[in-house]
Amino acid sequence: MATIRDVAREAGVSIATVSRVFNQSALVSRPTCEHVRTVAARMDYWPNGTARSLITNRTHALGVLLPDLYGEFFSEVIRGIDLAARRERFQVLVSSSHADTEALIAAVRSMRGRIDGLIALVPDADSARAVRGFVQTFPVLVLDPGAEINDCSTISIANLEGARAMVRHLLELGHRVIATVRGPQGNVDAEERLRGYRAALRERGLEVSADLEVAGDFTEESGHRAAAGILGLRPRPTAVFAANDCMAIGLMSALRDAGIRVPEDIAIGGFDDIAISRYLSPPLTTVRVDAYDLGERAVQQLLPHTRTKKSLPLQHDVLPTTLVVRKSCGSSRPQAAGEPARGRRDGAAGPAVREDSAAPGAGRPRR
Amino acid sequence: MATIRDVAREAGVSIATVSRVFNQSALVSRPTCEHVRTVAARMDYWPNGTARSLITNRTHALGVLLPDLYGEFFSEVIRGIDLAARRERFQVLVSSSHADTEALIAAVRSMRGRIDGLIALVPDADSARAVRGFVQTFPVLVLDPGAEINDCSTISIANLEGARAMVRHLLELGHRVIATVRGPQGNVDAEERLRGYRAALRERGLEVSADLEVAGDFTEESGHRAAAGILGLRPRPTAVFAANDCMAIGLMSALRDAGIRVPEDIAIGGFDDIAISRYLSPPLTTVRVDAYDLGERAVQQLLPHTRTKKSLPLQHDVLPTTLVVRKSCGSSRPQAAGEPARGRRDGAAGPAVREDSAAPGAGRPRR
DNA sequence: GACCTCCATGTAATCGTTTTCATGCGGACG
DNA sequence: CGTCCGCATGAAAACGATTACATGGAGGTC
Repeated sequence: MATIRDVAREAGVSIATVSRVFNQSALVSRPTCEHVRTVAARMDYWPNGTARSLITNRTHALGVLLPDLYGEFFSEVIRGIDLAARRERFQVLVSSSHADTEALIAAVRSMRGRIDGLIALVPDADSARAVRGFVQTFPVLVLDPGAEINDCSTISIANLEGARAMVRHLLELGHRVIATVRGPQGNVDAEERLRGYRAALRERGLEVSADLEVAGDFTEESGHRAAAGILGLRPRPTAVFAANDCMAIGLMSALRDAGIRVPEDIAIGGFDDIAISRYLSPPLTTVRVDAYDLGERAVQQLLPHTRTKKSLPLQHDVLPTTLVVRKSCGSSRPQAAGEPARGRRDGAAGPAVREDSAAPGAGRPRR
Repeated sequence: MATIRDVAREAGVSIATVSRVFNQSALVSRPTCEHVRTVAARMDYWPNGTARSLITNRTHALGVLLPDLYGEFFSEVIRGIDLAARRERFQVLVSSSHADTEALIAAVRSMRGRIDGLIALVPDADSARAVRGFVQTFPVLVLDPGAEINDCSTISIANLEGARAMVRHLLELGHRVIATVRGPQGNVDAEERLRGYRAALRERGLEVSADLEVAGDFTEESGHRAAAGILGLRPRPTAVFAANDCMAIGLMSALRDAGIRVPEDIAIGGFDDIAISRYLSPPLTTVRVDAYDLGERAVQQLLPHTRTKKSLPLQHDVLPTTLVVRKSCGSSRPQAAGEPARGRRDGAAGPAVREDSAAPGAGRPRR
């Protein structure tokens, strides 16, 4: 592996000159520049990134902390991050699946000195607290923090608003016994969605009952398992809000096996709007979360501050969610004129989107 | 940010001693060791990874090159890589979505000096050739190479064998007009699967016809679009082999809209066995590719050679694929006694798995 | 008591860059 | 012709660690 010294010797110049050539410095004459470039190319030389970072104190890399890489949501977030980072010539160091807070801290610590900034997606409060310990070290951006975080910038997801919009939609369709399949205990998305579910019931004067809140853990399998519990309830729910699409899929599969029709016998709503939701039978009514956008935004917000290595100016953004009406909740009357206003009242949940076909071209944008 | 020098001064020892403490050297006395550790902890000191790599010439990082992060397949591969790497305390530098070979080379080049080895998933032959230029720089492992590659180690996917097994299955069910939805042009998985499709037809003496090979690009949307073309064929196919599950999903959705029943009117087979395939209606008969395993194996094979920075001993492995029979191709007679032997004749495609329910617990293992 | 050994620790070279400051040279200007 | 300026280049000091080698003191052996 050729070093800068080898190139300098071979080209008959000093290492400073070679360095300048590779750093687009204006202070090197045309002929010298070209000569050095030729020699470097011949020797297959490229500046060593490690040495470069050591002296410049900039790594041109971003750390990304994820709870897991499983499922479409995280995979889309990281795709958004990767593409946005590449656009700015930044590299991405990922680290996922930390068994506990201890492991998570170890992961961040080992990134120290190798990254200029950190994007952390930490779906439980303990981990969020742990990550904040690094705000002095480099800029940190926390995505989807559960609790209020005041000492670093965040981008949250409008989970509560989205869930509330979904349940309001079910209420409008006339449902009065609405169950939910919960996400994992301690997961902040799951808890916010549950709160949204309850809020929608309460504002209609309906009672919130623990019986109607069936356990789940965001996997298809847990959705499948939840079916039995739901079918055993008396009175039997006429609608179910699954806290994510995967569980809705598992649930629908189990209901089909039990001979129960969706939406005729029971309405199903999901959350996330993963790519295949529109292609299910029936196409799933769900709440769209633009995971790609979340990742992209995170990079755009973090990157400008990586030069300074200071923490970001405090800023708390919210990623809106959108109700996407397809067929799994049955047909509703066409939207009344007054409804867009109600949609706006949802705040960050944004207006509802009505999608009646899975026609090509009508899909989620794929970037 | 405290450096080794700060700690040394504060603890009243030399930097060498501090270094030794953090490198588990046996050559430091118990009291000194503990004292240094205490001081370091108080100052929140941790060795700078960059400086460390520079002198040791080891980065403890693995590069991963992906065509894209879109979809479940890649996301599972990288999950396998990430977990296996973390187990060995390695970090993972990802880089995906390179517009062209030029961009890909730039990406690898910028990784040079920051990684101890590279795992490349390059689904077209040009890129594969480009990556091989780096074999002298660090160990390289190419996953799923299209063409024969002789100058670096590879792990291929038994695409051809899997596709052949699927089409053989359809033939055994009595189908004689079998269409396929192809993957993207130039994609090596797509091409191998097409070859497998053709091979199965030919070995039964059936003619291969371009009309039966409908265009697609691995997205749900293209599967949806393909429906029109397939329904227009005369004689109309009684079975379709979609080159991946996403397209099978789009296709099934379009067929349902057209009032065509699966599998009664038309049988559908997929490829990949993504998580939701078992929960579709009907559950999708497909070919399982264990993407997680692919990533894990890659790390296990590459890691032992990262110390030397030499290229790996040449080795060409094959990741087997498995036919998973569910319901989308209709019921077949129970497997005859002789069939396992036939299954074995498939070589790397492995034996068929019959799955009749989407019962919880019967799922793909989630690790 | 002299000598050797061994162990804990320190000194200093090194990794491959960037960057500050110094240098030398040619031309413009007075 | 002397002075000064500006520009291309070089020398050398960082950056923060690891590690080969030097050192010095304690303890054992003859």
